[in-house]
Amino acid sequence: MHRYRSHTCGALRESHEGETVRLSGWCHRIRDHGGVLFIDLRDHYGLTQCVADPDSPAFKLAETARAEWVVRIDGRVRRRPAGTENPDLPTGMIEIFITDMEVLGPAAELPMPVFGEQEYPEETRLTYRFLDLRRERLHENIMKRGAIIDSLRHRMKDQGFSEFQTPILTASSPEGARDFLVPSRLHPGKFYALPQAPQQFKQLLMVAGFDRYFQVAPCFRDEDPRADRLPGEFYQLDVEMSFVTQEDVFQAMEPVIRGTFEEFAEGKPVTPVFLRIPYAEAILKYGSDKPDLRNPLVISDVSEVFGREEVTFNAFKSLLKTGGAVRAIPAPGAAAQPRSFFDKMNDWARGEGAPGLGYIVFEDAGGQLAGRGPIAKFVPPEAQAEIAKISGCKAGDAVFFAAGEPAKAAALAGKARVRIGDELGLGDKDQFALCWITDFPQYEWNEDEKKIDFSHNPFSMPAIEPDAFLALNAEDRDRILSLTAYQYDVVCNGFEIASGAIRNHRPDIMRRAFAIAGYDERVLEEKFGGMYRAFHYGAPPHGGMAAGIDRIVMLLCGAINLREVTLFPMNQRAEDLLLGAPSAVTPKQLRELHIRLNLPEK
RNA sequence: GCGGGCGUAGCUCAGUCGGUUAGAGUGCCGGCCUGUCACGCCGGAGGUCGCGGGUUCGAGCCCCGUCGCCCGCGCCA
Repeated sequence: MHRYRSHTCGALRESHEGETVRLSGWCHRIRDHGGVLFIDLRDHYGLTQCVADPDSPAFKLAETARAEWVVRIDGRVRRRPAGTENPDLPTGMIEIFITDMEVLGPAAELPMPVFGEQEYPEETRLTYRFLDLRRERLHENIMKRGAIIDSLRHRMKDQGFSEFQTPILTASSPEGARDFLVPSRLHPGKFYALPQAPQQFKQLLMVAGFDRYFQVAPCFRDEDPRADRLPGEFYQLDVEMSFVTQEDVFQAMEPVIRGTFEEFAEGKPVTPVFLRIPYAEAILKYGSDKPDLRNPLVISDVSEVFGREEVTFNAFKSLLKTGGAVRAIPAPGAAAQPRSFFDKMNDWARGEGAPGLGYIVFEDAGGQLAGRGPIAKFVPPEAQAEIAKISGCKAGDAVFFAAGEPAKAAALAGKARVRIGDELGLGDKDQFALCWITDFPQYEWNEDEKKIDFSHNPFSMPAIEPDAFLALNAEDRDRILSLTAYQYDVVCNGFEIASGAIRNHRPDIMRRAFAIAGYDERVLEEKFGGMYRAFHYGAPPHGGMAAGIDRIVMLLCGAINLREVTLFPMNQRAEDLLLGAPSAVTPKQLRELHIRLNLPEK
């Protein structure tokens, strides 16, 4: 007999009846009936009911067992008495009659029980993460996470991708998020940085003549967290390929992502062919570059109608004169909603910083549409009909208006779209609605500094003929700001789950691209010298993307928080409450690094 | 850095208009219980109402400050 176990706690069935077995595990739940004692013994694999009564030599000891003690139990497998089987358990037809028991690891009183589904404070859960992780839900999520990563790896390898390992100690990069810094002992005053992503390495791999790279890569960013953004570190499925167009990347990655979702969706529908939505269209129709396509509502632009002479709603008219826009969000069937519904929407919009949220309710008046509501009287019937047509409304529907400077109107309309969809219960939430967002702008106007900035990755290839791009000057501002890049995202249910680009591999275009954003070649050489140099010695056209593994797992686990799918997450202040990071270090450690602390005054 | 919500027993929470000794469930401890699987029944212990100050005859409750947690904004090429 093995020292600890002959079977796991999920293994035994009726076919084992009569066998003498040894199990080890945690006392999940103990039910003491005086003359008969039940211990549900739990391990990674399952749960087995163990029984003792006064006939058992281990009865006295078994009575002292408490929740979460780790024990070894010897006993006989026997069929449960008729009527006491538990069909909810895979082992529910049998039980172990305890003949011997050994306490391997007693447990103190628990700060949080493992049993049950009760909510516990984040702080307690993180401090006692090892207990939290014993709980069924979290245990399942973590195992599912591993299975999803396995699946992603297999799918990538099946397509001829190879996994590479890139450095964790690297150079600080000037653009993007704040780096985590690691002081160099050998080079006093200098620092390594943890990679925000293996971006430059994977591009260098392509220049180095490898192809079809992927990596399940840890990424580090010293930025404040959100519920969908872990503090400090997270994982990406990082991908890069040579001699590819944007279409090739889509063809390679869409099956990987779709296949993985289908495999783990537990029957929920997954978009069969990802919709491809240009960025500008996404902003117009959904008010967001990460639209939740489970919501069927589509925003439309009705600026033209409100600009007409016979339409006299002056609040919108004056906005339009200063370059504003009016966006319409349909609310199907909302005519049946009470007045309070519309008031509530209006209050909500005020909370969002908007002056309000105008609306028109469409009713049927003898075959004609008749609008009612506070602003309907400023909009003549023909204009109302036009708005209904543009926004896809019919009698019984309502339409809300978000007005303002175009970006703000779009953002407000986008939030209203989500809110109306939720309030009216539109769309099937039990699905995974995936799409590509394409044609992101290459540049954007920085109003604070009155200059042109890169909109995304400065290494993305602008979607324009190289010669035409090289001919651009800073004076061609409108032209430059309307340029798109071969830059794309994958979005699922309103979450950005991947982002990528065809890279700019030509030094001449790179120089021009940086020049437009106000950086001369020196900056390029100082900040991205390694890669810039590499591109002078035969760089293949290449592109790729990176998918947020944590977010994908979160979606597939139905979790609303990344901490539900991460083994040892840090709290909102980027502290590891279990191991105590970050921590002070010894004076000796600091001396070796030639670092003296200069702490803020309290 | 800013804004919002929360903070009462180990845990989840209730606590009325500011009024007597701050409650329930669960967990814990003890007793009873031979078929439970959220076992049941009886009893018990357990409280700096986050902390500090203020108003009041009287504060868990009102006011000010502060700390902590969560959510959001800024930030995240």
